[in-house]
Amino acid sequence: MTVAEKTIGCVKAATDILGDKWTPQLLRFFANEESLRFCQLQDLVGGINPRTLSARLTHLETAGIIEKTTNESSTRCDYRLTKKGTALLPIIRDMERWSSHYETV
Amino acid sequence: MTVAEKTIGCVKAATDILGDKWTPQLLRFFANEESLRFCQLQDLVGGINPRTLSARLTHLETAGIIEKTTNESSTRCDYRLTKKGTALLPIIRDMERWSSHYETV
DNA sequence: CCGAATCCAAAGCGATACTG
DNA sequence: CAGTATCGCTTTGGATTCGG
Repeated sequence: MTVAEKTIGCVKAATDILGDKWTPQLLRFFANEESLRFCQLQDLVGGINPRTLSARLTHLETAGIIEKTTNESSTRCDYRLTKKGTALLPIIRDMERWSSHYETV
Repeated sequence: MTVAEKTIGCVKAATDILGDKWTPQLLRFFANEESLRFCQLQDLVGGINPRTLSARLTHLETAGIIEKTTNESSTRCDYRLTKKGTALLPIIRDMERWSSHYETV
């Protein structure tokens, strides 16, 4: 495996997450709220359908970016960022900075 | 437009670029070589078909991330990063760092 | 050498309805 | 509340061929 190929694989791990539609937005909401539930995310994002939201959360949980806490005494469950997920926030902010600086929106 | 929606749009501008397959790799090669031709990129990436490579280059050029220089005296043309494109490299490197730190590859 | 044109398979995503 | 099931459209990207 060449250095270039190894580099490629590393980029891919991040873009696999950040390249998905809705995912950067979802992570931003966790930055503010710390703990969120399914329907809260649904309301915050506005327009995402449950099928897609479920897929995103599963993906993020599998990747170790968020963790799910099911409350025994109710049907509620909370999602919150892991350390790995929190470490992703500065990158998202840099992407925003880059966009707002160069993009003429 | 809410603050959240504006934020979303800003992230989108960056993920529209970095979320595309092959694109982060392509940009990394420009970081090393400064100026590259179509067939060079084809060889470096290895496995990308001309249709897709062409689409990526067009997208990047339209977004102002690379610029194309057609040499009059031949059929060759060079692609190189703009300042906007160069400003994207640190973000890609951060993504690599994040991946290699948290990912158990 | 640098692509554009065509064709096709696979994946992504939304709308809606339904379940524990 | 927290999802899953089904369906079908739209987009993406690969294979291949051809032209300037």
